[in-house]
Amino acid sequence: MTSSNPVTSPIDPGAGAASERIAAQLRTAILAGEIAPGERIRQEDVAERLGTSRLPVREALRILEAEGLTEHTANKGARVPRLDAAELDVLYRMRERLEPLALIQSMPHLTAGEIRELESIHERIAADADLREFMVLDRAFHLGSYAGCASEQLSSSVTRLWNATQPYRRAFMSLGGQHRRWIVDHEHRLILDAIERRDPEDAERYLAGHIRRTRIELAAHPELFGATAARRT
Amino acid sequence: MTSSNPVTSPIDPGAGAASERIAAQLRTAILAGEIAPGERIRQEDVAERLGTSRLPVREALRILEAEGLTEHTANKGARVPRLDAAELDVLYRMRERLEPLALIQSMPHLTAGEIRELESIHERIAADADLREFMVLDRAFHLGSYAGCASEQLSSSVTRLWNATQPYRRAFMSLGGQHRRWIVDHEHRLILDAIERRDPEDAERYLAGHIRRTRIELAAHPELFGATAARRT
DNA sequence: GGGGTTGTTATTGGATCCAATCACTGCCAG
DNA sequence: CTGGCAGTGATTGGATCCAATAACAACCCC
Repeated sequence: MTSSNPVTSPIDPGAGAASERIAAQLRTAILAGEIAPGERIRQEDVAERLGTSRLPVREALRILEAEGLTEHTANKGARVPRLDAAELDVLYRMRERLEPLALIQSMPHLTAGEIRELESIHERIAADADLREFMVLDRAFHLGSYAGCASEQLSSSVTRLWNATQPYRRAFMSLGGQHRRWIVDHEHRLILDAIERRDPEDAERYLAGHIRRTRIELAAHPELFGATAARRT
Repeated sequence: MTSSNPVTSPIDPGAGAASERIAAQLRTAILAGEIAPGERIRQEDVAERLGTSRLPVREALRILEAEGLTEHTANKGARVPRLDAAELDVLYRMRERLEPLALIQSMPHLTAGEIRELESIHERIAADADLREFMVLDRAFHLGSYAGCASEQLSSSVTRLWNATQPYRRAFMSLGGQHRRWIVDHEHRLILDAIERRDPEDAERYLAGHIRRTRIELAAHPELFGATAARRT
C-alpha cells in the first residue's frame, strides 16, 4: 500500500503511469530470466510485491502480452509462454526475413553517433565474458542497429520477436564455451563493417546469415526444450 | 446493465469472457470501417452502448492494441491509428516478407477440404461486386490460405498486418473500377493453382508479387492519406 | 476399492467510487 | 489584437468490494 504516497516513494522511479512501471518491472524480470517459460504469474503476488492494487497489474500483463512476453487465457491467468522446437524455428525464420528489412530501413538514417555507439557495444561484447551482460549487449547491438527505422510497426514487431525468443537464446548461449561467442563476435563485426560502409546489400546478407546460422544450430539442440523450465503443464 | 444476466441475454453470443466479446465487437466495427483512422474511442461511450462497465472496455482496448487495431497513449485514450504513406509502405514490405513464409509453412498441412473452401471463396469474389463483401472475402482467402500454419506467433503477426492496413486497402479498392478487381482475381487464381499443385516456390513467388504490386500501386496514390478520415489530429 | 460427484477454496473478472491528469474556454495584461 | 494564465469540465487511471469460474479434495455410491 501507499504506492501513491509521495513521501514513501520520493524517488519515483519510472515516473510515468503506474501500469507501465509495473509492465517495465515485469519485462525486466522476464527478459533477465527470473521468470522461466511456463511459469505462472499470479496477479495478487505481483500487486503485493510492488505495493499496488491488482488492477494495474492486469493492465500491465495485457501490455506484456502485446509484446509477446506473456500469454493470457480466460479465467486461468497469465504465464510466460513456453515454446516448442517447431515454434522457435518459425520465430527465427520470421527474424530472418523481418530484421534485414528493419536494417535496410534503418541504415540510411543512422547517425554517426549511433554507429559509434554500436561500435562501443561491439567492443564491450568482446571484452566482457559474463552471460547476463552478453544478453543485454547482444540485444542492444541488434536493436540499436534498427534505431533509424522510422516505422513503429516494424520496430515493435522485431522487438516482439526478440522478446519471445530471449529465454531460448539465453539457454543456447549458456551451452557452449567461448567458441560460440567468437563466432557471434565475428558475424557482428561483418554486419557493423557493412553498416559503416553504408552497404545495405552486404548488411542484409550478413545479418540474414547470422540469424540463419543460429536457427540451424538451435535445431541441433533439442535438449533446450523442457530443460529450460519444467514447472508443470 | 444486466449484461451478466443470463435471462436478458439467453443467446449469449460469443459465449466467452465479456472483455473479449467487447473486443470482438469493436474489432468488427473497425475492420468494417465504421470507425475511421484517427478517430478517438472513448471508454464510456463503448461501455454505455454495450451495457457494461468501463473496465472490460479498457481491457478490450488493450487486446485490440495488441492486434494493431488501436493505439493507446497515457491519459489520452485510444484511437484507431492513422498511417502515413511511409508507414503503409513499410507495412506492405513486411507483408511481402512474412506472408510468403506463412504460406510455405501452411501449404503442407492444408487439407483438401480447406483448399476447396479457398476455391469457393475465390469464386464468390469473382461473382460478387459489393466492396464490403469483397473486403471480407479477400481477407478470408489470404488468411485462409495460412490456416495450416501451426505457429501462433506467425499467424498473429500476419493478422496484425492485415488489421493495420485494412482501412487503406479498402480506400484503395474503392478507387478504381472493375479493372483493379480483375487483376486481383487473376493473381489469386495463380496463387490458388500453385497451392493445388502443392508448389511452394510458385506460391511464394505469386504471393510476393501480388503484395508487391499492390504496394507499388498504393505509392502512386498519395491522396489516400488524409482523405480516408479527417477528424482532427 | 474405484469412479463419479459435490463442496470448498483459491484466483480471476467486473462494477462502482474516488483521484489525477489533460484539454479547453474565458479572462486579463501587454 | 495577441499571447499567456488560471479555472473548469471532461476523461482516463487506480483502489476497493463483490461475483463468477476453475482447480482441488474429500466424500459417497456402486
